[in-house]
Amino acid sequence: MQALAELQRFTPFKALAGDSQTLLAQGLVTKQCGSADMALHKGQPVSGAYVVLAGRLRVFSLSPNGTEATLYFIDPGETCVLALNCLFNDLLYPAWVQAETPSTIALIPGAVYRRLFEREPAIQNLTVHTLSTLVFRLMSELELVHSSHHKQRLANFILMQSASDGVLHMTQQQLAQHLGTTREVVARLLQEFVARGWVSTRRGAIAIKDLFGLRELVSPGAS
Amino acid sequence: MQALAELQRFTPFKALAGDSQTLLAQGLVTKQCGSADMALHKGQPVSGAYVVLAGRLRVFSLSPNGTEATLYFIDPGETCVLALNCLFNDLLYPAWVQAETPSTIALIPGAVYRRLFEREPAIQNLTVHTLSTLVFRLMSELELVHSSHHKQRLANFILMQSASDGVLHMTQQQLAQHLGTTREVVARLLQEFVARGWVSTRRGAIAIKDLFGLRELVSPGAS
DNA sequence: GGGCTTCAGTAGCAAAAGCTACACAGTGCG
DNA sequence: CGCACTGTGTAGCTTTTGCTACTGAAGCCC
Repeated sequence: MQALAELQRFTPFKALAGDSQTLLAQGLVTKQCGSADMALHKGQPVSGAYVVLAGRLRVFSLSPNGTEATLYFIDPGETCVLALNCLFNDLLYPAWVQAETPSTIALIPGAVYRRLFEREPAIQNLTVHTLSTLVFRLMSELELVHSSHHKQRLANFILMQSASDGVLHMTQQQLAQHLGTTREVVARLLQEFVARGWVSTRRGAIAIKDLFGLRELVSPGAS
Repeated sequence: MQALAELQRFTPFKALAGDSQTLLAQGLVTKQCGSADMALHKGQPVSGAYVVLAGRLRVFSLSPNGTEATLYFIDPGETCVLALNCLFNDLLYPAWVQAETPSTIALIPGAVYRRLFEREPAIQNLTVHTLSTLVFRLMSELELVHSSHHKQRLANFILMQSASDGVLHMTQQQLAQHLGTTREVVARLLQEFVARGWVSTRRGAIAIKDLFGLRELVSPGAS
């Protein structure tokens, strides 16, 4: 099957025993998401484990007043841990998931995943490791949120998310949404960054000019 | 052994196979913490899994500018998940842990815990479940932080942490630390709550007078 | 009771963030 | 070219939060 072959490009699924492979193949479904499609809604019951095969998903929370904030991204080969979480605890999904770019997602039904978990050490490790990673990301995010101003968070976001050429292709509106703030705040802060010669802005993108200036702002003294 | 007996009061450790019991008994260490003692420092390497036997631990993060914020609490029978997390990923501990009340902690060495994890389904489930719970708590906390003002967070904290008689025994300074803000802000907000007849304040404690008023503030319209 | 420490209540000011509003630049299209 | 649409740069104002400082009240020890 096509989907199974795709899935087996990624480590933990390569090493499964023969009958586990069959089990996996039986229930596997793939799902295509166009850019900006919602993959999962908040409050939706979770039917299985999600593994991203291609593209990129964005997990974010949406507050009553309309501001959203990105929690983290899921890249190919990674699984959506929140879904795992819900799977093992019978919870409703606690956030929103949207495709950043057109994406392909493999969906392993809950029952199948649980059986795999019982018998395959590789899946056990994958599960624990994935959960751990998420915990770590959330901790970092949480620490970041209440230990720093928007100024620092913006600098950090630019540093972390810019492509290897130091350019971040994103409108200020999107940037504001990722940080859970408004466009004006982003514009004001960027204006200051530009004045200091740290970045340059143009329509739809931001280019880093002084990496160390930004770094110094994010973690002062850590040179 | 005393410590083992203590540990076995809690579910997953009751159901272990005989040889697992022996394994567990070999490496088990207990640790006493007085009130406000630090159980774990940030950046400290983690030597094993922590299970709280008695008392209560507080996990919090500390930002460069000195403000701290409570991430969550660990009650008897629960394990410190962050420690588990570090254990499986060889990470340094990412936060601080302090005893809220005098506490007893059982420490299961890393190697022992990993072997238990491999062979005991009960421990596997415990691990996954504990991690999941933490993920959920962190998600909620993160959502709360950036979707609501201090006013709402304070109301929420009072509702969640007050004893069954509706009284929260805590100074305003401590309250401010839990929320990652300052005493003045807490005092100002409480003043407003008092004016609306929602709570009454006295030295070292806050008493809830109008549960529904507070609830309405936390989640408007949810009656 | 007197003196000390801790906690609570207030005030005033400065910084940060959010909201509304508008002018202008860039892009695409007929 | 003119037009519409989207993204950016500003401005002014309000609310929230943070910081400094002082006063008074509650509890504790001698």
